[in-house]
Amino acid sequence: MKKEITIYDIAANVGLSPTTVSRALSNHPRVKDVTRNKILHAAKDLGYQSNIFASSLRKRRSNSIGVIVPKLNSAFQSSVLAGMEKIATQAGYNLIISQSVESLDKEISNTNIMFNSRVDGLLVSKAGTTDNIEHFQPFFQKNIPVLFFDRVPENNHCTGVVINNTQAIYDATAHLIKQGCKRIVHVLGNLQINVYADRLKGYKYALMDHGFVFDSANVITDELDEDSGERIVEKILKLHPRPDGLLISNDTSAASCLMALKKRGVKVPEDMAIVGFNNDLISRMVEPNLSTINYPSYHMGEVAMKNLINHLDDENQEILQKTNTITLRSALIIRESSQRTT
Amino acid sequence: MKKEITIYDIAANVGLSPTTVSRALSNHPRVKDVTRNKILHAAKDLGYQSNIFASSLRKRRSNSIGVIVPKLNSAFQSSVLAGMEKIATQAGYNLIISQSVESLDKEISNTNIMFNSRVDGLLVSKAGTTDNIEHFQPFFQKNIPVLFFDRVPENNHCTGVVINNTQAIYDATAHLIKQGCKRIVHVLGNLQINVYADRLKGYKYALMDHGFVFDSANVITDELDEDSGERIVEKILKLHPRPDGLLISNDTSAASCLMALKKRGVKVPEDMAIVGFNNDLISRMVEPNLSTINYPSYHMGEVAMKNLINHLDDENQEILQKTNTITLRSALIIRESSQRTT
DNA sequence: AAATGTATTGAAATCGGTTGCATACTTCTA
DNA sequence: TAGAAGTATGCAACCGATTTCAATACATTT
Repeated sequence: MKKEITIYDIAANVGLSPTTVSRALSNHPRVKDVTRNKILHAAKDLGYQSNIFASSLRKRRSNSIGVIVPKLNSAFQSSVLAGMEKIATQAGYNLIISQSVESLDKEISNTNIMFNSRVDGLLVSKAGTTDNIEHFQPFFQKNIPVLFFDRVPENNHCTGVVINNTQAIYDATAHLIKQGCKRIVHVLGNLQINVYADRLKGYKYALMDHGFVFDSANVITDELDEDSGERIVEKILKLHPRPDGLLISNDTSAASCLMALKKRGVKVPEDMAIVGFNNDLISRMVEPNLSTINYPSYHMGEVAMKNLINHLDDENQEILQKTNTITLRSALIIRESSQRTT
Repeated sequence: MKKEITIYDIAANVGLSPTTVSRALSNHPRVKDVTRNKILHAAKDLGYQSNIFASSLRKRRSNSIGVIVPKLNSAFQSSVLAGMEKIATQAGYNLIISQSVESLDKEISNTNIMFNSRVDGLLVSKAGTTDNIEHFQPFFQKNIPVLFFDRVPENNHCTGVVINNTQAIYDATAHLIKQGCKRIVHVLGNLQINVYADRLKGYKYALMDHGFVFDSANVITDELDEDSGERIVEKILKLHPRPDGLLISNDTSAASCLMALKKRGVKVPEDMAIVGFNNDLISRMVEPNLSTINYPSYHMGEVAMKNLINHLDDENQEILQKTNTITLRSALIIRESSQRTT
């Protein structure tokens, strides 16, 4: 293996000590400009590459940030990641990314790996089955910031970046009611996840505020995947009276339901008005276009990363610790799938 | 800051030398079982966490693998990444991910960061504007394996994992011809990218083999994004005679075209047969369903990562160096959008 | 019993950058 | 011009795990 160029080589080359070289390279103010330039020049000439292991070992920080998402192959998550990557790279941080595949065990294992990798901060969107945050304890103890996004734990001593899920579904429900829907079914995912629990609340509140009675038969829990439409529609069409409004917690599933409904000759929005969630590409491509909730995913990635990094840079760690929740603006987008000319 | 537990603490605790502790922890065979157990037990008791920086510094390897993709927020790329993550985590490697946002400058900068981060291997899908691979030179020189996937450089001394793009489009073209299409338009992205250049070849060969004459007016280059449909359809409908077959290099754009065509009253597949590319979710959700090429993205991620890691583990570095290309199976999926009852 | 071989363990150097403290050298003030 | 105050640089000790080279302990062979 070829020998690496070190600061010692540079030092020897310019006739100075490694100390000064180190200072010059990290822009320490107490180095004469002439000296600094000479060193930088020599470094370039020799093809010097700083060894981040030595640096991290000594400085006890890695300059990298860990991200744990439930699934990498999701339109929502990949958009969040894109936002995070942009900010992290700008600030000179590396991104170490892993997925929990919705499994608590994997999440724990990933968390340990991140801890072991000495990430300077951790961004997490919880796995569906995660009902405690024990495994982040090492981070808390060592005072390494952990910031949750989208799927945050109930626990109130962690900072989270979220949207107002309750409000979003409240608005969507109110909208369907205004469109004349008499029986609205709400389809959502695992209620252990705050996102869905909050949405259920919004649904209930909206019903209540508009004089509707909540009926648990109108709430369906599902995987919300590509194939969910058949299952969901099957259930819905068995209900009497037949529902005429459908509030589905993600666009993929909403699109799938739309297909299943059309296949059975149920007209959308006339017989059944639909509202999805996320404003994924697909919501704009199916027919009729899906009404949905715009979820600022890319922006969420940016905001989460920015906050984490600010917190690392400022020594003022209290800022984040005292912030409990950052809520981003989301909005109902009304398209054809829920617009009835009643 | 709290003191970290090191192997020295363990050594003191059990009355042995750090050397033996190190060996015990890394499963070195030359440690008595009793000793090893005693050490492992003490390590657990003390809450020992290995310091990867010290380890990496000494071992001169990082146990992490870099991935550079053009865009993180793409259905295709995120699926590839999911496959990579699975394999990497299994093998105990960390994933450092960054995006080039289709810019050569950013790709160069990312490559340098990866090199500086001392990744053990690099997986790259080229940015659109990348026309040389100069910036990977440091990797080649240091003999760090670089493996390309999907978008590979023309240069033939790099290993790449790809599908047979030429064959895929050849088949799609032949299929459209069989469906009775007389004028087939091919829409693709930046021809600097091998993926599109190869597809164009497949298109040409198929035309030739079926007695059609190639006409460059039938080739349209576009961004292939969500809004591309309007632009593309606008162009197509100006052609005389009007084309009756459309071969679009990605499903998002194909779906967008489909919408634009329907808006203008052009019937699919009767007036215009369409074939997309990738078999994204969206191809199954639009109406009519899009015929497309199944692209094994997740699998590609797995294969690329597996090959890279095998190469790192075996000291037999020649395997990868001698492999030039790994081609995965792709296949035409015929759905409604191209099935004509002619 | 001596010699040879093998299984375990340790001392100390090493990876390369950072940093507290000390020192040399300027510049400024009285 | 002496002494204070400030600036620029260097020494040497880290950070924590790995590894080479040797040393010991123990078992086996002759």
